[in-house]
Parts: sequence; structure tokens; C-alpha cells
Amino acid sequence: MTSDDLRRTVLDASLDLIEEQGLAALSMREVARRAGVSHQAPYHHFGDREGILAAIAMDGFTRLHAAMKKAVAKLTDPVARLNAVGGAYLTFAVRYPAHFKIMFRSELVEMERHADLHVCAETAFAFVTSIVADVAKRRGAKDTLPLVIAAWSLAHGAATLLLEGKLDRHYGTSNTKRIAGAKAAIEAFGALLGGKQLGGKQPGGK
Amino acid sequence: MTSDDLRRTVLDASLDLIEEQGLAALSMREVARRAGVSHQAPYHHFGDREGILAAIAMDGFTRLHAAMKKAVAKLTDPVARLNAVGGAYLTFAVRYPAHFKIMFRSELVEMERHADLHVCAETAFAFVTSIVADVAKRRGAKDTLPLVIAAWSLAHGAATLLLEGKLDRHYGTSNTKRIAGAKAAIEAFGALLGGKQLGGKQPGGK
DNA sequence: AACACTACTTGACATTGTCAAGGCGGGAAA
DNA sequence: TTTCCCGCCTTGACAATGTCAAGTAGTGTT
Repeated sequence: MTSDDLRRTVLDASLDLIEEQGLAALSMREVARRAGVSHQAPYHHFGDREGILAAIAMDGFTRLHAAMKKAVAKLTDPVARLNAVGGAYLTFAVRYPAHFKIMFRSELVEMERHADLHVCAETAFAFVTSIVADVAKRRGAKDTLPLVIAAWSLAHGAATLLLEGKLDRHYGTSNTKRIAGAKAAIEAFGALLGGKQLGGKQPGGK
Repeated sequence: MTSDDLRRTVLDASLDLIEEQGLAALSMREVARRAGVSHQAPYHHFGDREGILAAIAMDGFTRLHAAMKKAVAKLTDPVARLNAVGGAYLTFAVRYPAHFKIMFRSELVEMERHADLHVCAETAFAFVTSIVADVAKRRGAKDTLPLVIAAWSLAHGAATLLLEGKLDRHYGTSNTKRIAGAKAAIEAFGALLGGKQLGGKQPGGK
């Protein structure tokens, strides 16, 4: 048994535990118990509780980035790419809800304290940015930043609201219906963004 | 000292504590300590930890709803109203970050267990819906739901990302700049939604 | 005056994150 | 070979937390 074996075991036990009983049930001691080691063993590999969460977040950003890249791989139409990225973002959130929450809660994982995690996250964000900016530019937007933030916020907000059950009133509790609803929202934005010119031509618009 | 006095005191102590040391620092015992009562006194008024959080969430939804109503009170232009609601949503999140998080995390407060909170939240959501649907309808959208979800998701996502520090790379750590950036994103959406026809009737729009 | 009820206190228990110190096994150095 | 060192892990301890159980003071009703 090599030294990294326990690290992997602990991480797997953590993910199982979260999946079974939710994020709040993740405790160092229970994880150690499941891994069959003493309650201090995990500390040697992760430093503290945040260390485990950081490792999970790292895993999440890697998976998310890969999923988004795969989603746009065969697409060339900018709007289709935008929709695909949004869809991948949503799908990821639904499939790995615990990862998603850990990735985006600064009080769980302080990004600055984990340099590798930080660059991993920024890389994924940069990818999203490039996709959105691509659509915006081709349609003549001068300043793409607001649109980038808008698109990201939209996808992120939809995923968050969906995970927290705030869309249930509209779409029920069926995951497929909720995802479909959220995707429709993203695509509505894509249609708005892709279907018209931007860049100060509208009456009164800047 | 009437019976509700302690309830109020505990609630205030909770909010102070959260503001000073963050959500994670909110503990029944510390709150009791600050209120100058025994560690079990708060239980008599709130049942359990979730009870305090539910009360805070209730307060939050009430404040948010009021802020949004006030923001649109003097506005008649639908797009201006949409932007104003989005701005109020953002401003609320920044001014009461702990409220905001508690309101939207189902693992902290299970809505179904607190009927009054649930209706309070739904009322606020319905208000948002009406504002967005108003814009969408006047512009000829057939199905307003995707646009309603899109607008809400956008505002919610922007607020969330802002609070979690994910916009710092673009706007720095100055709150006013971050808010301005997030508002620009919301207004970009408003411009898209308000500036053009929807419903697929005029592909070449004016 | 006896009772009941509400608001609160005291005490206890299991559980948690984390510090401190000890053990152990294998590889390097003598 | 023997000795020493150093990761990896264990044991033990501590303070803090949420919550159950039981007790108590004050207040109003009968």
C-alpha cells in the first residue's frame, strides 16, 4: 500500500459520505472511520478539513472544465457553443451537486490558500469567458465583459436555484423537467444574444 | 420584560454575531452567551438552530420584497423596472450577505418545515416574476417563463458570484465596482430583452 | 391555597476539529 | 550491523457544540 493510497481512500470515502448524507455530514472523524484508520490519519494528507474540501473542489473544476470542452468540441456555431456550455454547466451541477457547492462557497474553501485550486478554477472560468465573448464579439458588442458576466451569472444562478429547489414551483421535482426548464432559460438568453445586433445601434441604447 | 423580548434579543445577537464573524460562527451557545441567558434559553423560542435561521430568512425575504417594491415604485418603463428590481436584488445581497445565504440554502432552512417562511418567500418570488413577465409580454414573447427564469437566475447568479468573490478578478475587491459590474450585466440583459421584439416574428427587427 | 403553565436554568452526553506526543518501520549513515 | 532519522500513523486529551432530560421560579387561574 503506497502512501497515496490512503489519500485516495479518504477522498472516496468523503465523496460517498457526502452523496449518502449530504455536505453537512462530512466530518473528519466519520471519514477516517470509513477509511478504517485513526481519526488523525486524514490530517496527515489534507492538513485540515478545508484540505479535503479543496481536493474535492479541484476534482470538480477539472471535471467541469472537461465537460464543457467536450460539449463544444464538435460545434462551430457560436450560439450553439454558448448553449452547449451552459447546458454542460447545468448538467455538471445536477450530477455533482456537492462538488458544485464546495467549488463556489468561499467560506468552505478559501481559494487564495490553495494556489493550484485557484489556477484550476481560473482556467475553467477563462474557458467560459472565451465562449461567451466569442458570441458577443461576432455580434458587434464593443464591451463584452457585461455580457460575459451576464451569461455566466445566468448559468450559475439557474444551477444554484435548481439545486436549492427554488425552481420546483415552476417545474416540479423531476430532475429532467427542472433541467429542461433551466436550459430553456439559458437558450432564451442565447437567442437574445445571438439573434440581434449589439453595439449601440438601438435607439437610445448605448 | 415581556416574553418576546428575549426572542428579539436573541435574534439581534445572532445578526450581530454573523456580521462580526460570519455565518459559521453562529452557534446557539454563543448567541445565548451574548444575550446573557443560559445556553438553553434560545431553544424555548426557536426550537432548534434551524429555527433561528428560519427567522433570519423570514426577515430577509420581507426586507428584499420591500426593497424591490420601493425600487420600482416611481418607475413606469418596463425595462427600467426590470433593471431596478435587479439592482435592488443585488444591493440587498451585498448589504445583507448572511441573510441572503440563509434564504437560499435549503440545507440551512428547509422551507417546507416553516410554512410562514415559505409563503413569504413565494410572495417575493412572485413579485419578481410579475416584473419580468411584464417586460417579456410587452415585447411579444409567447412563453414568458423561460425569460422569467433567465432574469431571476441572472440576478441571483450575479449576486452569488459577487458574494463568493468570483467577480474579483474582473472588478477587484471594491464593493462599489463589483456592484457596478454586476449591475452592468443585468442591464445588458435588460437591453437585450427590451430593445428588440421577441417571439420570432421579425427576424430582421427594426 | 393548590395547581398549572410558561420561561428559564442546570446538568449531562455524544460528537466534532484539532493540538500534542508517542510509536513504528524502513532507508541512510556510521 | 547497528544507530539514527523521518515520514506515516495512532492514542490521548481538550474545548466547543447541538440537544435531551430534569429541575425551578414566577405568574395567573380556579
